[in-house]
Amino acid sequence: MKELFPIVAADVALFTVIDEALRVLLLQRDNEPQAGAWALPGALLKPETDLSLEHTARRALAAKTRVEIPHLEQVSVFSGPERDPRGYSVGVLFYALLPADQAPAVAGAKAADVAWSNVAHLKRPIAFDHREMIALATTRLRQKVERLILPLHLLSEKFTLTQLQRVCEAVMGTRLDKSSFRRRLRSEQALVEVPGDFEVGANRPAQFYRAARGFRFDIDIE
Amino acid sequence: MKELFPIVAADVALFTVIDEALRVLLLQRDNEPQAGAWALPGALLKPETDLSLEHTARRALAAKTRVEIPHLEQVSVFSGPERDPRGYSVGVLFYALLPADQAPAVAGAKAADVAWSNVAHLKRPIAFDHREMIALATTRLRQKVERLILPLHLLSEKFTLTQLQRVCEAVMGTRLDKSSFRRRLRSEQALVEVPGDFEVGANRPAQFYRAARGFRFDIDIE
DNA sequence: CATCTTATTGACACATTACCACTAAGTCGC
DNA sequence: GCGACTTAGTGGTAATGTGTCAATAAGATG
Repeated sequence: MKELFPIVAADVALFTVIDEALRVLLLQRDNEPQAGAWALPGALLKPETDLSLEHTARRALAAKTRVEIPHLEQVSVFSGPERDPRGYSVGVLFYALLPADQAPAVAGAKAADVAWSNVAHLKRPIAFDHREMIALATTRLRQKVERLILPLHLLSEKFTLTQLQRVCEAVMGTRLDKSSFRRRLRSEQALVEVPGDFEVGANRPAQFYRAARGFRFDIDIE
Repeated sequence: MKELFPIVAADVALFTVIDEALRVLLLQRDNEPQAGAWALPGALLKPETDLSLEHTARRALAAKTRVEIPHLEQVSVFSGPERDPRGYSVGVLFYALLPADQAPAVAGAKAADVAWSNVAHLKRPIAFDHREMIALATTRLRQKVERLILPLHLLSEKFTLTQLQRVCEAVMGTRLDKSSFRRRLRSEQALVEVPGDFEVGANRPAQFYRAARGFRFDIDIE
């Protein structure tokens, strides 16, 4: 049955890196349609309260997440009469990045219906067109990192260069050369050392870095 | 006054190159709100007939244009309660490319309310948030060309390398070096010669080229 | 035929990158 | 204490890509 007004919703691909693999947050659906299948967190636009669709997306995350509001970026719009059996729907896709150390707070021990699923091989059944959404969001994120726009939002405030490299490798799905990686970082001037602050372990300590002032991940609105 | 359902519309920044300048199609509004101001062509989503918002965008173009359906690409979504005085609105922005030789068919002699406006200095008063839309669409297009994704849709099927370079220069707003430009083209293998076909003029003839089979401008959906 | 204009190719310095090797600084086991 | 081990961080060289400028090619024009 066709509706006069479309359903307008925001969906969010929330990424993090766990075990050196890029993962996306999925929720198992309780209700029909597609009960049992896994979907991205999403929310319907509430015109009375949402100042924009980004606001809607934040609300969708807040409903299932106890963490700081993460970095959000718009990816694309999916629309059509057949996407959702409930009627014509317009879904605005965002992606967001969550530092790995905050990931456990989201998918808590009890929550059997919450999963950080490895993007490289999504084994769970995916609801609606969310598999395509995840693929597109992943591609978009990769393009950013390719263009040397560092996914610092996947790390905590302080991090070592090796940690940053591992995160970039997880996003890209390939290994990167240490020497080249660091040379490019130097020329970018995007990072600054945290003087006297080292990560200690069973080997040589590693210098901590943080984002230089004025760092922006969303470089294309100019 | 807040509405229960948002207005959902598609707007299109239709680009072409005239006089070696990147230009965008603007229409002067007849009706309130913002009567007299210039706006991008747009259309409201009709759930009964539009298979997707891209469909809506094509319809918006068809209403004011007599030309072949051009290449369309999604840019971004603009949303909020204040964008349009008629109520909460969700506007999906597309951009499209039109070969320069088809541009006259759009802005015909009679049409005083249709203009190909130079993107570098938009002097006309722009309606709503369409100035921001034009800026974002332009940036997106430039990023593509920067990444060596050739805007072949701005040219007719056959073209010379100099014509292609002029078009890229118009998009980027800078001059490009002939030698470097051609070297990059060679390594890309995106073009093939049209054997024995030359543009003749008051000087040395120029080889015509066309897109190689498998050419795609929309490289990021992968 | 000399001249003018644009097309097309070439040469070279310079910057960037991939790839591999090296040194540095800590812990661990003995 | 000392050598083995592990990871951090730096260098070096060959290959590749780029910016700049110049040279040559192929027409029209007078």
